[in-house]
Amino acid sequence: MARHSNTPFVILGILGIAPRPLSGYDIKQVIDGTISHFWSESYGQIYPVLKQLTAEKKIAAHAVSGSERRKVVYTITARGQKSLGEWLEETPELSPRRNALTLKLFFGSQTKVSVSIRHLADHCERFKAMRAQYSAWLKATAGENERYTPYQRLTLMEGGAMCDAFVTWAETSIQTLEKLEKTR
Amino acid sequence: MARHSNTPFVILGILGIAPRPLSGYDIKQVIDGTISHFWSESYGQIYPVLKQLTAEKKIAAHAVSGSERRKVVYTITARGQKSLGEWLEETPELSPRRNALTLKLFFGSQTKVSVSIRHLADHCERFKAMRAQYSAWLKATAGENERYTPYQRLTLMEGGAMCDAFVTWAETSIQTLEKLEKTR
DNA sequence: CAGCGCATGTAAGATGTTACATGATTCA
DNA sequence: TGAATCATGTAACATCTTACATGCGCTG
Repeated sequence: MARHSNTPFVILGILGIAPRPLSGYDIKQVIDGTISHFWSESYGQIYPVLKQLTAEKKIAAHAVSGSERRKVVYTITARGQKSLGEWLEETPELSPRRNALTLKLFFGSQTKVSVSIRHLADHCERFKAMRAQYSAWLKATAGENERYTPYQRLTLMEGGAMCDAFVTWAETSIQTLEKLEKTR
Repeated sequence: MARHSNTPFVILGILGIAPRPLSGYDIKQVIDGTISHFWSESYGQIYPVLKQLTAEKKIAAHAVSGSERRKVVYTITARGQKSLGEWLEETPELSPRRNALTLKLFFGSQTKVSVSIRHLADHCERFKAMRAQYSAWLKATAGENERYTPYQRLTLMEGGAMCDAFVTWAETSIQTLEKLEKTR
């Protein structure tokens, strides 16, 4: 949980834009529902980090009282906003790519051509489905500038653009490999 | 080092296409020089896995004798080729995207617009440089079908296509944010 | 009353990087 | 002879996922 982990800042960022205090469970829901296309966190990360951020006074815990189930919700503090602001200013690292499809494709000469074609076609279908999802999200959030900031829409566009580029490349690659298969 | 790690197969794959036996050091060189754009491994991974693969008889160790420094080189065995073949046939997983730039951009409403623009411009430059590198590699490997398989060239094209798409998206996004900045 | 969603949490293990230790050889 | 490169390895640490344990409240 040292210098490198982005988990604390994901939590601070989500609490910063949330219209109401959120529980650990809520935060996980937001991550899975809204930013899952470029980020993920598990409960095994979230709950310990919530405790840590509370100890650092970057978030404040509020026990939900009344007849409800045991539940704690969190809000971001001024100190937390400062910490988040500093992190946002730091130049983000180039995300290391570790791509299982590309890896297998690279070693394609050591298996049948049809295997590589199958992997490409399979990934292609999945990226087309993802593309459709991005388009649907973009359509759904159009004009709703209060709930969805322009920044959030930019990340959706990035996802869409990457899907498109991948699909184009994959389809071309399949054709290249089909020609290769015939010349054998 | 269980079911999920791809490290053993990276090593098997590299030994499978290498024209000569390779040492752990050599393997690291190949990874850093040839597949670093979509995969990385550290010595802390490589040396233990080499021992493990030797124990499983998927690779064979050969002590380099003579007046040379202490050095062991490895070759892939029939068992190793079988293992690699099985892995290559398995459908690769969709690589999880964990993108620090997109993450910061998503929270852009919590900092100055200029900060997001700076991050985008910075990344844009880096991707342009990477694009130039891919183009140079593609030019250098053109026609050399013996040393560079068509598969290896496809992975370079993927890298180039992704860079292009990123740069296009980033430049558009910068313009969007500059307009946003003016209307404030 | 069964099952699902809400809610919190931990332990174990997988995976990986970084830093360090060690020493040979090569070349300027 | 000093620096760079070749070469092997490990210990410590950081990060993250998975599986499990627990239990409430609502709904069919």
